[in-house]
Amino acid sequence: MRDRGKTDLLNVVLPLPIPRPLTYAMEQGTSPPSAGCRVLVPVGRRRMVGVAWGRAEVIPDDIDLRTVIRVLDPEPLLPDSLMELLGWISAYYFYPIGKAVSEALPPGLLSARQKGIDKIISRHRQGRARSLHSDAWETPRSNLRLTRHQRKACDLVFPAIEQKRYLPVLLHGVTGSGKTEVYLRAARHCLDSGRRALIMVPEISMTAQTVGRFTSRFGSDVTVLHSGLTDAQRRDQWKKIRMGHSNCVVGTRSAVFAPLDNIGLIVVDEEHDPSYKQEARLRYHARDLAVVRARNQDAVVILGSATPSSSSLLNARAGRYTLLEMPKRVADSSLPKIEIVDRRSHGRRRQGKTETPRWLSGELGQAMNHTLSKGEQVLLFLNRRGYASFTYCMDCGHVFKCRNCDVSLTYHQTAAGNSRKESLVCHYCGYSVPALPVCPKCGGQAVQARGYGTERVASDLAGMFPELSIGRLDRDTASSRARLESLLKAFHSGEIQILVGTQMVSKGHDFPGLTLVGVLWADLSLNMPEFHAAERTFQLLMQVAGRAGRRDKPGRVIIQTYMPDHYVFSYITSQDFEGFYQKEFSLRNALSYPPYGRLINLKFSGKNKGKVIDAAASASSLARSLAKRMGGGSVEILGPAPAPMVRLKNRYRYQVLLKSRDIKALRQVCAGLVYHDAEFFPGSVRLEVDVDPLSLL
DNA sequence: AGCACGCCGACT
DNA sequence: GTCGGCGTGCTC
Repeated sequence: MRDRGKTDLLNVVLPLPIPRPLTYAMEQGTSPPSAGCRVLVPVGRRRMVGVAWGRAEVIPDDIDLRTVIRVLDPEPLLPDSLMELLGWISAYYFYPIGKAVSEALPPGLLSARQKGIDKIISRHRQGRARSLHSDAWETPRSNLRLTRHQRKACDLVFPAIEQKRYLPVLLHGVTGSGKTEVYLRAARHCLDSGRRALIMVPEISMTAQTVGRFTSRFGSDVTVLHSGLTDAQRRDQWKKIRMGHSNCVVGTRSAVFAPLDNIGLIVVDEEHDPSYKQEARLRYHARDLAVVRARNQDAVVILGSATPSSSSLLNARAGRYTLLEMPKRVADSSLPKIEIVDRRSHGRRRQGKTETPRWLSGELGQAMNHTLSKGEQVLLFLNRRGYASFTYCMDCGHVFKCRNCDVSLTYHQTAAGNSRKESLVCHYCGYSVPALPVCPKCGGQAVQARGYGTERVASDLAGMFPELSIGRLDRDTASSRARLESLLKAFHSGEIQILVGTQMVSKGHDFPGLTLVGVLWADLSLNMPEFHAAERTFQLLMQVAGRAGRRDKPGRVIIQTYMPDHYVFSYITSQDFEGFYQKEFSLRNALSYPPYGRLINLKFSGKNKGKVIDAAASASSLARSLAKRMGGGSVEILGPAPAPMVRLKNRYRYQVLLKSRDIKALRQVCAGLVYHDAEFFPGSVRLEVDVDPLSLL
């Protein structure tokens, strides 16, 4: 029997930027809900929906204990596995637990609007968990013969799933080696073993084929979480998964928060892809979280890639992951020929008016003519959108810059939609103004647009090849899924002869008629402010090269650069994966960069420049004294330094980078700063912590 | 995140 | 005099 005089205490996590749960009393005589149930509680002058996080033993000092108004879920909305993951995330990423919870849940589930809550509860009550095997016998099974390597992968993974063993696998498989079939078999085996599967892909629209194979093989047992869902649909899908009506989830990085319990398998396809890293708010890496979740759940996690990330590769070499190699089948091993074109002018003056545009070398131009004359297709890769990357006045020198950011505006001829509007657009905040031929400063008419992007290239191509059909694939043209798919289809069928695009063209899709790939300006990714810029470039180049010449036709890849002596190119031309990573590892090791050392980037921002600088400066001096005390000098503090783009969205940005090979010391220094932030800088300056940053922008 | 409190500028 | 700008601080 319950002690009548006593009230139970409940810790409640609220979607607020505070580090800990708040403690509430239960109404006398009512028992506290299970952890994971939502509760309605008073907070200050308002009511909020929070998540019960467990019972509290003691009442914190100096507070007026308040009482839970209502318990909103009869059963936990969040499964244990997700609660455990969120707790880990909060500690690892130095992120308030309540904000982490609201990042993980679909929008609306923590809204205090009465109506929304009732609706969810009533639906929730109707649900009844179904057997995992419900659909298993109705869905088609594949009869394809497996290759030796696929068989080996299955033989490794299947027993681990059955025995509920944590098994991290790095599946290094060249494009076309049949990784997806391994994922499918593993998922089938997982479901048949009565456990559930989570499949992660970098972008749904770019991996339509992979996703399609899952939906066709698993039927109604699969739930696809894609970006096109409305909030209501997202909640429905979430509920469907939570209620056990779907046992296989396919989705992008946020799918790592799928409310699955009893997970037996997690697949991270294209594990090296940077879109797994969220670069706002909670800066998590979904691939890393997948591994953590698999470890917590004693599950198998397969990280698949043709160009694995250096961190996964090192984990495999250190024995923390099992490495499985899947070389391409000998039958269609027609490696493309890769050539580098030096774009430096070596002091030579550009000839006056020429026929060839700036972005095109003679070598690539000739190769294009040759390829097109044979009726084959050309893909051009340029990692920059727009028509021209900056615009200035030749009379007074005025450069057109964003009013909110410290960047020049990009000139676009065709803004969103089909309209022929000319505009100047900020690629960082979206600010846009109509492009006028008059300088706003001096009134002169000598406004010039310089620097090229995909839009300019497509426009030049249309002039050069009036008889051909040119396609452009970038964020501006692939605004909707339908437009993207019709573009890809048109290129696949040969309706389009030349396709020019950004990174988007490097992913997925096999184009049978494509035999020439041109990389117009490889330096763009090579010169990013990232410690892994070379690795990223290598991966991108390998991927675009993989688009050229499959089947029976030999392919050719031409890479234009101003840095032909950079080591990445010598390994790319020989397609020497091993050699490149060996070189890359030795450089990273020498500088204590990841994956040998670890980084934490402290990003300070605010509207008042002076206050931001002061905050960053006092943080770095505090960090230095903490580092002396804790790491014995093993933690390096770099900065404060202005961020590569000092002002974005009207906020000044300065950063302090912490680097160390000693993770524990590194985290201690960071904790010392984060947990005492209020003591050394004002609230108008915001501190964002980026643990394991990829980009230092 | 809200929401209130409080401390300085331009108004009926 | 006070209306309101937003910088600052708190929420069990």
